[in-house]
Amino acid sequence: MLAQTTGYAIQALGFLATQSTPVLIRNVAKATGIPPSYLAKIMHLLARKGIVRTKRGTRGGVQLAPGAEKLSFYEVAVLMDDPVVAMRCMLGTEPCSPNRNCPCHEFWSKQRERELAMLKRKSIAHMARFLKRRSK
Amino acid sequence: MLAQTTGYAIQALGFLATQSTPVLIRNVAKATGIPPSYLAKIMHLLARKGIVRTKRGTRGGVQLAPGAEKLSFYEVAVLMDDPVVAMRCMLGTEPCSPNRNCPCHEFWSKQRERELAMLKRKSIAHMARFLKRRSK
DNA sequence: TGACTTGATGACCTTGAGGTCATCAGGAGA
DNA sequence: TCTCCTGATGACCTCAAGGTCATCAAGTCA
Repeated sequence: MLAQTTGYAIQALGFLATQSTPVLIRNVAKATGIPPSYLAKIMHLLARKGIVRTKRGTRGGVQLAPGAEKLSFYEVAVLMDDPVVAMRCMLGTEPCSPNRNCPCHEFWSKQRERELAMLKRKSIAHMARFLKRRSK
Repeated sequence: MLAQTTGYAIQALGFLATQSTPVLIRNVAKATGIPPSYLAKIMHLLARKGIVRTKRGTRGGVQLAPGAEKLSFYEVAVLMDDPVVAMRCMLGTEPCSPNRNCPCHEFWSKQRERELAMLKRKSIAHMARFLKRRSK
């Protein structure tokens, strides 16, 4: 499970990838259903990381930075400091280890591997294609 | 991922399943590394659900209710109101649906299925055997 | 230049999980 | 009965995630 904030970021970036001109944050919010003020915060963060370009004033908005559509969900999660990136055990917050282990350890390792692989496989471009198909 | 509290419950129940006489909550806490005051709360909750029996006063303690070692991790999670039981989407807190969907939906459904199957397969008795093996 | 539009920024709020603590109440035994 | 041991109970604390809001600052354009 990704943090909700990471999910928001991926959705917003995916939407921006379907647009070729700057879009107002409030319009991104409308299109995705993300709370506008909160989205503004997320966009600002992504701007500082160089993922989006922002422009203030009339005819301003946010736009995907060139090449950013190649970013994987995993890379976005890392940028957002998503806890999904950290190694944890199924029965708690600490990671399993040879000395502190749990009966689900083996299963959970495989499960996590699959999840991370998927996050690395999917990109903003995938998200954009998905949104385009859906809007048809 | 189970909530930490559910993990605590499973560990504590597993430990109790290795014992044949009542154990003081503080000793369960010592054996499992769970914060004693918090464990007292969890034990109280499990007692109200009929999973453990408690006894106050000298030579008191908590003890697994007969048959409780057959409980699956899943059933414990349900008793603890663990959010793992709820259907959610990978990109947020709402569930995916035919109209509100996401590009990870198919993957995530399978992933969740595997997780729930595992939680239903493993029982307190498994946990107990695991703890016994480890303490050797 | 001045008005307007829009993102930037930081203070603050809300909620739930996890956790502590003081106090109450029931059971055992001298 | 009195005392001590132990779980029961509820008030409270802490922290992080998610979210709101007021205000500031940078662009655009008449």
